[in-house]
Amino acid sequence: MSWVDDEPQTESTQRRTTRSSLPTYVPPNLRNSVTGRNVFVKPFGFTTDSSDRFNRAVSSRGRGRGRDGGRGRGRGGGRGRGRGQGKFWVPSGEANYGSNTKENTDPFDIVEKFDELEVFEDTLINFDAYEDIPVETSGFDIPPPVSSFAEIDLGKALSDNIGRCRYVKPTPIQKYAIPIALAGRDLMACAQTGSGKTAAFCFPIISGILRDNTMTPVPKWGVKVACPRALILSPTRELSCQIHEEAKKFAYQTGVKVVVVYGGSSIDQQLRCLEQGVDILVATPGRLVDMIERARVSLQKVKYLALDEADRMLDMGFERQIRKIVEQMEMPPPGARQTMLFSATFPTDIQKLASDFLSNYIFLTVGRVGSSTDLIDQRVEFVSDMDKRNYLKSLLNAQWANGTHGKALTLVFVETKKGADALEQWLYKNGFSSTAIHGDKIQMERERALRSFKTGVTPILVATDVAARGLDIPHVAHVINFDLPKNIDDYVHRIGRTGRAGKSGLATAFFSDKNIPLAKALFKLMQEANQEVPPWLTQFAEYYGSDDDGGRQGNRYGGNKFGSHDIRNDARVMSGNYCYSSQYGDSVAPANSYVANTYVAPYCADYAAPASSNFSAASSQSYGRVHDESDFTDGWD
DNA sequence: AAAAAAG
Repeated sequence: MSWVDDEPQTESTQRRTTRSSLPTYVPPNLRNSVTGRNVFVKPFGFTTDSSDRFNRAVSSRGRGRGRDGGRGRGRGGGRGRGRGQGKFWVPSGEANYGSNTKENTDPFDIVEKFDELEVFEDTLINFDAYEDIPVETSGFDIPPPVSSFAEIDLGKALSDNIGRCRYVKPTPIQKYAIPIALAGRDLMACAQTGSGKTAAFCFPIISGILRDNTMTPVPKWGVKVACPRALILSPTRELSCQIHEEAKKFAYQTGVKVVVVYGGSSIDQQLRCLEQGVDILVATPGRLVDMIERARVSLQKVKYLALDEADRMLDMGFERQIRKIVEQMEMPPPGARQTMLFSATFPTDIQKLASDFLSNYIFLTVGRVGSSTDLIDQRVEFVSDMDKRNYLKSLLNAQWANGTHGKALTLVFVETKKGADALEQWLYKNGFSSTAIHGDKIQMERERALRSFKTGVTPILVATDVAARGLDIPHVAHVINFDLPKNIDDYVHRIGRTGRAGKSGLATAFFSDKNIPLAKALFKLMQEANQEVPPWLTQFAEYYGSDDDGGRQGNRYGGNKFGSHDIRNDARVMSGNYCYSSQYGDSVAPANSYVANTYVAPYCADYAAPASSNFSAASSQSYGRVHDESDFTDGWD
């Protein structure tokens, strides 16, 4: 039974069956306007009528007209502007900030556009999979968690959207992070991907912007500098796009404008989007710096800063860029802004760097149970580099023979961009329908590869680490680490591409002699996850493993039931009365908080047997309900 | 030594 079946009959569930009650999408140029058939545009720049934005959805529902009525009658108002950024319709410039009196006389056009949006159809999370997860917080005056969205005053507009997304109750990270963020506190949050992180920082940001009585800064003719009130940074273009899509759903009909900018695609188009006004800017670092240096974006109005995949953002290659943005470009200092860092892993050295950006922050870590790791069956095989291709071939053939090739997607990680291309070619020659994604491809190719993988056109995707983090691709049944990463954190992120949203997944690693430095960390991780560890790996771990370095550079190992722990607790530099730690217990955390999901897995011979249960059946251990496959699509982390 | 992110 699908969990939707016993979902309480809320307004949102009824809406699914009663099409006519679908709310109407109001494009930005019509927001804050009176509802109904005779839609008119209020002049931009007015500052009245903003006090109740927080508690009133900008609604124009109730027309109850058929959805097809407007076909073929579009005014062409969009004229393709801004379309490259996604499905959302971006209005033409003159309607937006021209004479301010222009009427949109054809609301049907809007209905038509709404059809294209499918805004709320694809945001589903298995909330029951997130029960009973151990959570740890530390810091001063920690706001208590909530157990339902109803307890939090997010405002009507946002609450409506939460309902539309069919978010029945908050995930653990949301239960804790949202009250903390609403209290205006800085936050360092550690949670697995797929646990609702995006919503956890988007809700407070949107709510905060709505509470702020001042209207969105008005774009005027000739004024080309955008002043977002919130900035969300992420390490890859695709991830930024995903956060953007997600944030738009939450900001729907609130009047809060979300814009994304990233490299590899037309900067002019993105600048035009910014000219329409922006409250929340989602960005990758490079393009953002570019725009700031061109004086098209200013960070001086930023009140909220969120870093997704924060550990990557503060990693070697990124740190300088991030520091530049956060410390040298008009950004209000810590304390004057609210800073939220999110990641699945938070190594010690990264926490030290991050504390520069934070002010009296609260550390929050959510255990791995129920998030995803316990749903992933991890296997590791010793394969020499020479044999990897043939090994992969037989693996894929076994999968094929097992009849699991249908919707089941296989994600193959390799070390290098060249390696990705080479392996894709080889797979193609061997009759496998595959595609590749890496940073040397042009953006269009990257997006096309991702799309053709997502849709199952090419059910095998060969990827570099560009696809390792944050990307939520539904139906990834198997992650193969053709080349293992150097760092165990990267391994955690990579296998997190499967086993998402309450489904089980399979992760196979090809371990060669080059990976011996990773042996100990991998061993520990698999042991914690109650995975079957092959004897040879145990041996490697014993003979070659050093004590402090668990495959992480420096002192990065936070090996407990949580992804990491607050370094302030072991720093001992805090004054005596500074009591950080406090444990919450919805449930008692078991000594080993991974749930067993183990198969003895000598390769191929019995490959098909466990695979059948892995590829199609969802593990229901420790969870109440299990989703239908169709229940899940693109939710973001 | 590699990947990502600016062009």
